[in-house]
Amino acid sequence: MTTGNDKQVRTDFIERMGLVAQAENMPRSAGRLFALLVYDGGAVAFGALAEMLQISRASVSNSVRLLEERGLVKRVTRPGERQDFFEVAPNAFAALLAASAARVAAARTEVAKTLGELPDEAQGPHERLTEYLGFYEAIGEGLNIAISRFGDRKKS
Amino acid sequence: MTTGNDKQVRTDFIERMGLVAQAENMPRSAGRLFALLVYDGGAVAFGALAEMLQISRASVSNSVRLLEERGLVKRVTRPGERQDFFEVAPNAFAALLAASAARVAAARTEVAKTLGELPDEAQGPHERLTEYLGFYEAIGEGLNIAISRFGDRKKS
DNA sequence: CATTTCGTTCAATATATTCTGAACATTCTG
DNA sequence: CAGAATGTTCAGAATATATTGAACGAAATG
Repeated sequence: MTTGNDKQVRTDFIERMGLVAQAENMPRSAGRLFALLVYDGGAVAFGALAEMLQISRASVSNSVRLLEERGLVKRVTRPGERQDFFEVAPNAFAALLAASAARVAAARTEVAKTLGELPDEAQGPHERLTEYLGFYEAIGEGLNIAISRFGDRKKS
Repeated sequence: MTTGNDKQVRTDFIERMGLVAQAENMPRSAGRLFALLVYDGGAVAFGALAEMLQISRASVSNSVRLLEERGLVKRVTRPGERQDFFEVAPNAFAALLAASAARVAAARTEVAKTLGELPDEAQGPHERLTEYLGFYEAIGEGLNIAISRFGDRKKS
């Protein structure tokens, strides 16, 4: 589909992904930044990010720190270049999956903790919390399967 | 573990789940309300929810509406009783999984939409967005597996 | 039928989050 | 070494979200 205005497609993608990120508990500008890196590929300079996304350099600094912490973005430098450059981390999507799995595991642990503290006579709560635990186990297993399948997909 | 203060265990569980809900893009009080229903089992009166959770009735109204919309809670009435009662929906955990899957599908659609709009010469972006799409497909499949497995678990 | 109970809605408040500009330390440049 | 460029931090502004009290309509009560 060669409509000509490919810049618009890029901008739309970046904005959409900003909203998706927001729906997944991540600041919108971090999502936009990540989307930009995915779309453009390669390493983008710190200053260029601020300019293209029209956000302050402070915001770039915070966003890239967040994305680095989550293993989604990698900071690289170049000989002769003073600025920091950023690119999508090699295993970014796997990291995204791993982060989801970790959140589920944390929730699972909370339920398990309560189950352990439950007095013996609380049969009803015990039964219901066990089902709750099963829910988190199911979702955790599903994510693990997704992780392995995604790994396979890349190789093929 | 019969420590005696089982009320404390219940309160802790409710508060913990409030935080878990918050981490999953749901208002804290909705999470607490749901946790209370899971823990106690059976149907709880509107007024009792406000009192036990120490929140306003307006907040109960908003929370139960949200939880009803997501299929997590069911409103029931009782002959002779004027208040509404609320209980965990029969398939609440399945609904929770379905909601996750729907969110993933929505994100997937956004990426797919961009892929469709991409100009032919944009080979690089096409390649990278395809990988992105694969990520959402993997997570979607994982959730579907979780859904079917969770169904199985209940039957056994 | 006046009064109470019940649940919802709405505007305002409270709270949490995100973003920014300014100040800063560090490193490079000429 | 003076000045510019770079990235970070922090306090405050801007924004978004959640919670509340008050007003309201509907339904039951006595």
